[in-house]
Amino acid sequence: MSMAPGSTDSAENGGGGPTLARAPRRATISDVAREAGTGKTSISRYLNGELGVLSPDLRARIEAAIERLDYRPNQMARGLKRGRNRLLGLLLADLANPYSVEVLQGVEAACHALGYMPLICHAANEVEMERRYLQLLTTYRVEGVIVNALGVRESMLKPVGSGGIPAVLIDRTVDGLEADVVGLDNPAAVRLGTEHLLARGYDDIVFVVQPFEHVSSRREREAAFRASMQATKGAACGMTQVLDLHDDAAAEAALAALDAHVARAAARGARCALFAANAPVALRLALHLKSALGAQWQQRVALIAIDDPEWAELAGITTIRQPTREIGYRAVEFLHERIEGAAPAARAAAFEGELVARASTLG
Amino acid sequence: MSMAPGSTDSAENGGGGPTLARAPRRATISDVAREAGTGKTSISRYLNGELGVLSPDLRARIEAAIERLDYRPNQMARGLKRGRNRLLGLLLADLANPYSVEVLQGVEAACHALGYMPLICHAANEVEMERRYLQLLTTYRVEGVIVNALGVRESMLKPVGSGGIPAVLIDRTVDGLEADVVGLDNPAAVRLGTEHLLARGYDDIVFVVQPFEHVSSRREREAAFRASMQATKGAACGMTQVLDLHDDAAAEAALAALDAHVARAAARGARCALFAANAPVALRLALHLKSALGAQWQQRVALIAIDDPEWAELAGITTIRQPTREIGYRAVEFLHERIEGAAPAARAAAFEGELVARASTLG
DNA sequence: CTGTTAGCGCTTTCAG
DNA sequence: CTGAAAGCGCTAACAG
Repeated sequence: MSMAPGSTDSAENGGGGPTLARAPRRATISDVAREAGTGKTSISRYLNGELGVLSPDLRARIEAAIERLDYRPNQMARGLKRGRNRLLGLLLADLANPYSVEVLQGVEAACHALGYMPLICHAANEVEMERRYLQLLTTYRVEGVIVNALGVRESMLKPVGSGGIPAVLIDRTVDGLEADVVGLDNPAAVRLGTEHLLARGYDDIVFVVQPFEHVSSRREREAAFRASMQATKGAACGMTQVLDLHDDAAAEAALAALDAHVARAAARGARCALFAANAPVALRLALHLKSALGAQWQQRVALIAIDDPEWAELAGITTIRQPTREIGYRAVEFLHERIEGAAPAARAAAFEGELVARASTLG
Repeated sequence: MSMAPGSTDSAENGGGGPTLARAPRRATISDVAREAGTGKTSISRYLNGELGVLSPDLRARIEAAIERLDYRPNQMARGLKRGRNRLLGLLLADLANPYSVEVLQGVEAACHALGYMPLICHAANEVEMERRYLQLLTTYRVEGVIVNALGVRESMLKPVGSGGIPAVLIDRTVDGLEADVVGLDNPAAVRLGTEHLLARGYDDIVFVVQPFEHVSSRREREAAFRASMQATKGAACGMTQVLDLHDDAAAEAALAALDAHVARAAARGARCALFAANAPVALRLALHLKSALGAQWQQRVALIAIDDPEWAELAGITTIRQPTREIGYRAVEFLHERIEGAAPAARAAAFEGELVARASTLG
């Protein structure tokens, strides 16, 4: 019988049963080598799939030893030696946003396919967290990062090609940073929504968006909205309302303004619709409308939103669904290519959104 | 001027600007030592906060060198040497469930406070994924794992005290595994909901829960429901309906049975309420009721659920909110204690739920 | 086909 | 106060 790795002459496990046994150091490659009566090189070869080069006998002994010792190669040591640890950093601005979770699923799928382990970091909407995590990822020597930026500055990530960690951006670009980006085709998506509303006879549309700050997608969507409205021949009226979800006072004021606008429109006999730039905004709007107009708010004002959260169907609001899984998947593919050394110029992948029409805008 | 770490005589960076520079190997502790004109020991001491032991001069030189080289200690190497890498594994059954995301936030907060880095793994409801991730975590030598189990078998995790990685379970226990558990006080929470319903005059309550499988919390809640109803003096009628969210055919059948039950109750003049064992079940129920009974479903049948997802307020359903952040936080604390060596018997932390009464059960 | 020998980047005795 | 040296667990030449 073989002895447990660290038990040369130890007094551990004093009694009999598996009671308070101090964690018996995990087996190392040397333990396995000894157990199999060979050198570590062969073990290493076995682990790395260089099987053709091992005699069947040796190979069998190694297998048995590994089995007996319940050996698991130490990735850290491996990474240290090889210079690559198969770790990818995934920095998410806000996991409470279903969008992030869905993207994450795509990222995970791709990581499995490509043999990476995603190190998921959640900035919880705090720029400071984001900065710390980015440092931490550096410290763990991840081979690349996928960033759904909150407030990352160009200085925290080196541009593609120069020194820094390979990075790809999701949904949002970073001012002055040249890097791969993957996300929604914002202009097309917004146009899709706007045209749907116009076609359904809504002639007074308010685009509601969070403060732009450094979030490029917000700005892009708003710009696309104005462009769409401008392109319209008709007399439809469009305006933008900023809604700060993280500042209650400001939010209340914005919502009040919105209420007033809706009331005026109604008085004028116009058909009013609210276009939320993303799911969190849509939720806030829906909650407010419900409390302001009662359970029947749906009949008073139409609501459409980019993103398609699970409750959209329940509330019956129209949405523009993003192919979130694919976005995450593609991001990893891009990153993988860079890690593998291909160093093309920064690319951008813009996916099409899909309109999911529901009661809210079909009334 | 100091040279970049790996550029002894290299031809890299051929031209001038920061153009296509091949990633210039990150600085190592030796680079810093050389740059500061000292040995690596002192650098190590500096990094580990043993400042009192360094002369102000040396200390300043080290600081400068680190700054110049933009040096970041390699956690992997550190971990290898020290035997601990400050990594905690967090294995989540389903991130699409808001519950998980909230728990995650508590875990993150605690990790920061205690100096850990959470390695988040998402099993996406697949037992096989769960198994693979558990192996992977082992391989990365995480110091402990927090598991929101899906189908982990006792064999995958060694009981507290014997050999294996320290583990704490969230929400669900694992058959035959002796380990710390933290979660909701299920009996109390269910009683809270049941009593609320009874007090509001509902006399026909159906408890809807996913197939028990190996998920202890489902079983516990269902048992608590029956116990609560039994304890009732009145003639209220209670029954349980299993709803398999991952099997459409079975789900349809279950929902049809539910419809029939509700109709019979209505005919009998009874006041009927549905008690969802968790948020995913509640969502499915709400969606179904809406499509079966129309937008006014709320007036036909009451809905209450354990968990308090963001859309609950919107749908106006009553919920029993779990202190999710605290659950996550406490899990890390438990784990930390074990990692630090304290080896008390397995503990359990059961948090109280809070009833959030909304229109659905106040009608 | 197999084993020996150097390290990867860092911490930690153990001597100055 | 400071540094030299010996590894942590693993891989990768380089010899047999």
